Amino acid sequence: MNRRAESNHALLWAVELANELRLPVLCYEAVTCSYPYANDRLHTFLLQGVPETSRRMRRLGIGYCFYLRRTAQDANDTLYRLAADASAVVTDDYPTFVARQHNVSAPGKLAVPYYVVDASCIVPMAAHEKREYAAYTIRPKIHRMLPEYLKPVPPVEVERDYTGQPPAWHCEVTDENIASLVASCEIDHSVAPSVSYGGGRLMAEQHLHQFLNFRLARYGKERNEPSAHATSDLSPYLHFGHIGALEVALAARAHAEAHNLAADEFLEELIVRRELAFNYARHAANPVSFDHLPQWALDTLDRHAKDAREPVYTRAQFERGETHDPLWNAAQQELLLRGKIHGYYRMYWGKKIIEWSGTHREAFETMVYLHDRYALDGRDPNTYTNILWCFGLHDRPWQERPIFGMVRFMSYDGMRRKTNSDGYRREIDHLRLTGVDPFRVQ
DNA sequence: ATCGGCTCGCGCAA
DNA sequence: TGCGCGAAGCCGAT
Repeated sequence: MNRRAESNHALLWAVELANELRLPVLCYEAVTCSYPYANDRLHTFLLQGVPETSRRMRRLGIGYCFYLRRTAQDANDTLYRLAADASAVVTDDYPTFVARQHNVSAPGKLAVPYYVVDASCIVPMAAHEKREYAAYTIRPKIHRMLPEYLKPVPPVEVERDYTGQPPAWHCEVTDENIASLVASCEIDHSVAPSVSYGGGRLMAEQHLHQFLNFRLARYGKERNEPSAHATSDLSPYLHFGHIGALEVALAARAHAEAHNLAADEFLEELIVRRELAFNYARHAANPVSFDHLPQWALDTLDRHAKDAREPVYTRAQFERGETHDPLWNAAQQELLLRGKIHGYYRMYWGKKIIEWSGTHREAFETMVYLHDRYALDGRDPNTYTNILWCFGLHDRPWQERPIFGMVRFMSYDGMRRKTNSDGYRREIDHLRLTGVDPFRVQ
């Protein structure tokens, strides 16, 4: 999941192990056509990261090979074939989606040790023994441990360069052949690449620089205002591991100190709330379920299970953005076109799906489906936690009302009052009509 | 524009 | 055992 040569604890650990064993390191990356909702958008973003990762790994003396599994019939044993010639396999620990299952099933198929390293979090997931109840319970623990962990990852130094030839199945990905490689895969070609976000390390670094120089100072006050473009837009890059939370946190802190401004609100979201999400996913037997909602939320939702809903929309109506609410439709269009909804509007988006679905569980399924399929920042611990927050996870009870019970409600009037919703609608309409995002970072 | 009430449960101080 | 307070709420009073 952490697909980068920089600031990567898993890579550092692999190199240290290899140096101890007096062996070279080979970086292996792959994508199949069989993960859920495999489509042009997700494939393109992932493949756009490959050329730069490959260059930077090779520059470090680390071998690099990439396997593109185009059909379900192609061989699916490249990892095991590589491992047959290796002394150990090192990967990263990740608590959701395919990686979570793979890290359970892979070790049993290997004759060599299989190590998982926490390369996603700043304070390692393992530092928290139990599932935390809310942000306020994990916050003091994280702040207590931060001085120990908020430090740059030492540069990796391999003692033996990898000199072998890439395997016959290695796929050389270039900026020029990505479109044709994606077209050659047996995947869903109906979900087009994002109009706003290109994948890869260079794009991730561009977004970080844009954020530090033009947005961070406004983040505290304007992060909930989509037309202000005051957020980092880094979530797709963090999800695909093209950039790491640790290096982003260090860069934000350094920039804030150098320019005498506060990065507190940004660091709160990047560290405390993100790591609360990883803590939830790690300790949940099934993170994509209601199983771990707080009891007060389960009880209150249960008491309101049979409340009348009006209107009720089908999954297809939600998917096409065909509700009566122009703000909700705009948020859905942002998901369809950009592959990411502005953070504040995503909460509203989720709350309204609850309000306009036949049952709470159906609402949950719809939200998970739409994010798994369309969101570049989907399938991430953050995504599932954000969806479940709409049902009360990590939140507190509020005044009881229909359908939601004591789960927090969000209103159309509130969004109108608190944000420039007309500006947001205009921006998304422009995106839909022209297919061009004027805010795209080049 | 700002404030308290709504409501529950966790962590911490006593 | 009591108290403060919480991931982005709403509503009504001032």
